[in-house]
Amino acid sequence: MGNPKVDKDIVIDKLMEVFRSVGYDGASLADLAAATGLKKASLYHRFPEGKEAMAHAVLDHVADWNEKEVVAILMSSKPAEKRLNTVLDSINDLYNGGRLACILRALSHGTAADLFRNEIAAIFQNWVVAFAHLAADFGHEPEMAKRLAESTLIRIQGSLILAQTLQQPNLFKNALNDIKSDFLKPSGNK
Amino acid sequence: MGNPKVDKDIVIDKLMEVFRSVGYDGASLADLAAATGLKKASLYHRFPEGKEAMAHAVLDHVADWNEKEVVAILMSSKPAEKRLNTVLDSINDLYNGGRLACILRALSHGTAADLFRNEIAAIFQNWVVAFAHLAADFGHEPEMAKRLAESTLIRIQGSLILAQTLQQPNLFKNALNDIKSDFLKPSGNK
DNA sequence: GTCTATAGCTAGATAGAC
DNA sequence: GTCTATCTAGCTATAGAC
Repeated sequence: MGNPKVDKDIVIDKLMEVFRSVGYDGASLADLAAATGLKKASLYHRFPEGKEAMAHAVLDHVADWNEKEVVAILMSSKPAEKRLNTVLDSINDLYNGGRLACILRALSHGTAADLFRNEIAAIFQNWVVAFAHLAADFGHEPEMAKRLAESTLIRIQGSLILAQTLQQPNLFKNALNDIKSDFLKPSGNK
Repeated sequence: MGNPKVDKDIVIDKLMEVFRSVGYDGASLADLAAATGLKKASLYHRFPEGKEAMAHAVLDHVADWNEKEVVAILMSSKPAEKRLNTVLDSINDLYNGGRLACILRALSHGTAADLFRNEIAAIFQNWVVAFAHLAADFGHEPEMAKRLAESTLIRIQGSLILAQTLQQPNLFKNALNDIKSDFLKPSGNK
């Protein structure tokens, strides 16, 4: 296939940056071209289906990251507490300590909502399954483990919104700590 | 001022519907005109500053609703538990049991992020103050009361995202229940 | 595979009749 | 205060040279 991956990952990374900061509808082809350093026509050469395909490529990349950095770790055989800490650290890095928006949320609105809902839902569901698995290893009952996993995603998404709107990144850090203590707690409440 | 409020509230309500379902960047003047039943030129007659002014009007309306239905109730002298239940019911209605997106979040992204951040942040902060007041009345220490109030907003925002993406409104209902038990709990954890 | 140039359209916003 | 008609700028997308 010639030399197909020269800087493909960099391009996807730059596309992601734009989508995540201004959303799908807010991202113009001119923005995307400027961010990648490519001209519009070159972007269309790589993504013949246009902007929609660019967002799909970004989501595929996110799904891969998710499998490697979250699901695989949470499902591994290391000690439960170590798994939790490793993943929460990754998540903290991913969002730069609460300063960066979530790409999944950015692609959940406006025109994008209908286009990408299924892909995004699949990623969320993988997180829930993986975190529920971890919660079970911490000794939580199945039903409670699932609630705890859902609550984890809820806290991450909600705290990112507040952290960015109020420009208080600590709200995100606090949420990560709350998540940790929820998992460590003996069970019986959420 | 003649007859200035013929259907002004209805217009604002329709504008809000559009912004909340497709976001600020996703909402075209054509969409807004169609939803209100007015032509574009008529919208500009009412909002000479254009789309931005329409969103500001919507936010003002939201701020008013917030003062009446949330802040005033939470600050009243009724029993704490009754105040909590009343407000959570209002919030549940507002979002139609988790089926509707939050207008504040819809206006927090893309181009809109910079335009409306201060107004939205002010509304969030009012919620935090009011819920912290309630938490104090439930016997929580000041520091914990504030954390609990922040956690309340986080749970609402986060659960709305998940509820809509996964199309499971129950995730929102569960979050409201979790909020309730957090307030009722003796304190010591969040 | 990248570029310049441009087509075709829709966006936000106005002019001016009624 | 509402309308039809229209302007200009920006949008997504394509053609075709290199």
